Amino acid sequence: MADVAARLGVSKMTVSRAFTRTGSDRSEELRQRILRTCHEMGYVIDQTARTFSTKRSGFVAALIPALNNSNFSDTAHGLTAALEARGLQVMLGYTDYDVPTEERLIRAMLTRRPEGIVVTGGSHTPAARNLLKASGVPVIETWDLLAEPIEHTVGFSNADAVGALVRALHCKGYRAIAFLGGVPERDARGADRRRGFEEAMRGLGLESGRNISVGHAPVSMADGAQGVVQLVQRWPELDAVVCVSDHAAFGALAECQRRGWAVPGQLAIAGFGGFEVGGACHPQITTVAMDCFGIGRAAGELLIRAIDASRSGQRLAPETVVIPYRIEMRGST
Amino acid sequence: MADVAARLGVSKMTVSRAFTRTGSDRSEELRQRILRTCHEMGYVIDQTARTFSTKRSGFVAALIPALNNSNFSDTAHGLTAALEARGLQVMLGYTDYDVPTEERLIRAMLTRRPEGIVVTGGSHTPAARNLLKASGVPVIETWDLLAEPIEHTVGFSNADAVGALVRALHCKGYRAIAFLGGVPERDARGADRRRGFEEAMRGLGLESGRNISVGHAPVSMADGAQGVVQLVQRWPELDAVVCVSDHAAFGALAECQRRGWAVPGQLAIAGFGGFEVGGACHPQITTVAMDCFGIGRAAGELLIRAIDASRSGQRLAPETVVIPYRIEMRGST
DNA sequence: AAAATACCTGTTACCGGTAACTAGCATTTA
DNA sequence: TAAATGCTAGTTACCGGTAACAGGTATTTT
Repeated sequence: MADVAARLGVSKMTVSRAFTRTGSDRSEELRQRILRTCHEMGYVIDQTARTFSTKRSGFVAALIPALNNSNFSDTAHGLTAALEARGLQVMLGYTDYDVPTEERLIRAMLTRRPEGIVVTGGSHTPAARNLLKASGVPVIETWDLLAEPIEHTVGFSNADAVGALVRALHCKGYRAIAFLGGVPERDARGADRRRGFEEAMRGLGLESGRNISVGHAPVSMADGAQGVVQLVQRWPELDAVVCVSDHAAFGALAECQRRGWAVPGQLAIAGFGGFEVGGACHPQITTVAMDCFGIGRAAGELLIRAIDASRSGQRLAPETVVIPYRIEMRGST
Repeated sequence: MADVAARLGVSKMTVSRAFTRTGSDRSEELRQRILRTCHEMGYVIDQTARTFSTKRSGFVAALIPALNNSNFSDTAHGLTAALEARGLQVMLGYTDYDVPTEERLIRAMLTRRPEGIVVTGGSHTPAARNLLKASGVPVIETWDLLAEPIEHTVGFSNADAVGALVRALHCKGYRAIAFLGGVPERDARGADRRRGFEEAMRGLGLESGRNISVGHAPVSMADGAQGVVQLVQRWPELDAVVCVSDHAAFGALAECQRRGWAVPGQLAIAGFGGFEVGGACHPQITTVAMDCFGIGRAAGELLIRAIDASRSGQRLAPETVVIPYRIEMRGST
C-alpha cells in the first residue's frame, strides 16, 4: 500500500480510504485513479492486517456435522447466500458428528476472531459451551429448538416433527410401526427423533418399543438396508418403519425391493429430511421436509442483525426463529 | 497476552514463547504455568495478530464446485484430514460450478493470505488464472489432468475414464449407447466426460452422436429422469445410457422403473463417480469409481511438501499425481 | 578460578492496515 | 469582507503478536 501511495505521490491513508466506500470524504476521481494503480501494480489489500487493525474479520464461522449430507450443505448454502450480500464470508468446519471435534474446531475458529458463530444443534461439550458463551460474538444454534440455548436459535423440534409423521402414518392405518436410527450417543438430533417417535406412539396407545440402532451418524443407506432386515426378523408383524433420515429410508426401500418385499404393500417406509433421493426414487419416500436452505438464510439474516448490533457496541436480545416442517405423504406409505 | 504476562510477572515474549513449541529455549515448568494461567484467564491467542506478525496464516483455501455432491465433499474431507495433521486449517469455498464465482472467491481468499490453494479442475477465468499464478502460494488443481496446469495437479482424465466405461459396455455387447449430461458450458469435467464418450464410440466404430444435455451442473436426479425419456423417444433403438454422474443415472433408473422399462433388460444404465446411491439402489448402478477421499489426501500431502518448501524460501517443482479409477460393472448393465 | 558455553528471559522494532485527529483549501454564510 | 463550514488529504499512534538481538545466570571447560 505504501508503494502504491508513493507511486501516486499521496499518503498511505488516502489509498486506504479508497477501499472503504463508507463516508463521502474522498474525491471519486482520485479514488478511481488509486484503484486503477492498485490493479496495475497487482496490489491486493491484506485482509489480515485490516482485521488486525479494525477488529472486524469479515467472516463468520459455521460448523456443520457433515458435508455430504444435503440437509446441512443446503443450510450452509443459505447461510452463505445471506451473509455474502453483506460482504461477510463463511468459514465452514465439519464436526463429523463428534462433539470433541466440534470443541476443537470452535477453539480454532475463535482464534481467528469470527464476527459470529453458527453451530448445528445444542449438544456441545461443556468447554465448548463456555467458549461460545465467553467468546463475545453472536452465537446461533440451528436445526433444533433448545430448552436452554446459548443465545439465538433457528430451527424446529425434531421430536415434534417425527411425532407428526407418526400420527400421519396412524391416520393411514399403520399400527405396528418401528423406528430405525443410528446409535444415539453421537447424534443428538437422531436421538430427539427417536424420542419423538416413542412419545407419539405412546400418545396413540401403540407399542413404542420397536426401535433399533444401526451404525453411527450419519446413518448410511447400507445401514438402512441392514436395519430393515433386522427389524422385520425381530418383529414380523411390522407394517411400517420410520427412519431417522431419507438416506436410511432409501437404503431400507432398496433392500426390500431386492428381497421382493412389497413397499408399501407389505411394509411402509418413511424417512426424514426431504432429501433429493427420496423424491427421485420409485416409489417416492414419505418424509418430513423442511426448508434447509431457509434455515441457513434465516440464521444469516439474524446474524447480520446481531453483528450490526455488536459493531455498534450493543447486543441483540436472544431470538428464536421457528422453521416450519411439513409431512410429505408419498408412494412408500 | 500482556495481561497474562503481567499476572505472572514475566514478559509478553515469554508468554508468546510458551505457545511455540519449536526450539528448546524455554523451561517446561514455567511453560506449563503460563499455559495454565492463560486457560484460567480465558485467554486465547489471536491468530490474526500471529498471522500478521509471522506471515503464516496456518490455513489453506480449497474451492469445490458444490457441497452436496459426495464426490467433492469426500475430497474436502481427505484434504482436511491430511492438513489437520500438520496443524493447517482448511477454508472451504464453493463455486456453484460457476467460474466468475470462483474468481470472486479466489480474490477473497487471497486477501486472507492462505498458505496454499486447492481448486477443482482447470477451468478458470483468465483473471483467476493470473491471480493464482501471481499469488506466490502453492496451487493445486484437482479432479482432472491438465495440458497446462497452473502448478501442481492431482486427478485423473475424465475423458479416459468414460472411454474405459464405454469399452466395458461394448464388451458386454452394448452397441447403441447414448450419453446423458448437463449443458457443457458450466461443467468442464462433464464436457470432458462427454468428449471421452464420443471419442471412445468413434474408436469402436460406433455411432457417437447420441447425446443430450439436460439441466445445469450439478445434474440432478430429476434431470436424469427427464433425460432418459428424451433419449428413448429420440433414439428408440438405444440399448445403453452413460450418464455424467451416478446422481443422473439413478434418476434415469428410477424413471425407467416408474415406466416399467426393464433395466438392464430393455435399457442398460451406467453412471460416473461411485456415489453411495449407485451402490445402494436396486439394481446397483455400473459406474466409474475413484478414491475421492484419496484425491483430497494426496492433494493435502503434496501441499504440505509445497508449503514446507515455501516456508524455507524454496519452491517445489510442479508435480502431477495420477489417481486411479476403476470400472465397477454392476446390476444395471 | 577464570573463561567459555549453554540456556533462559527481556527489550526493541516491526508486520500493514485504520482510527482519530490535524491541517489546508474552497465554498457558503453572516 | 470576515468568519464559519465543508470537504479532502496528511500525521501519528496503535492493533497483538513474533523476530532478532541483548543480557543475565547456571553449568561446563580450560
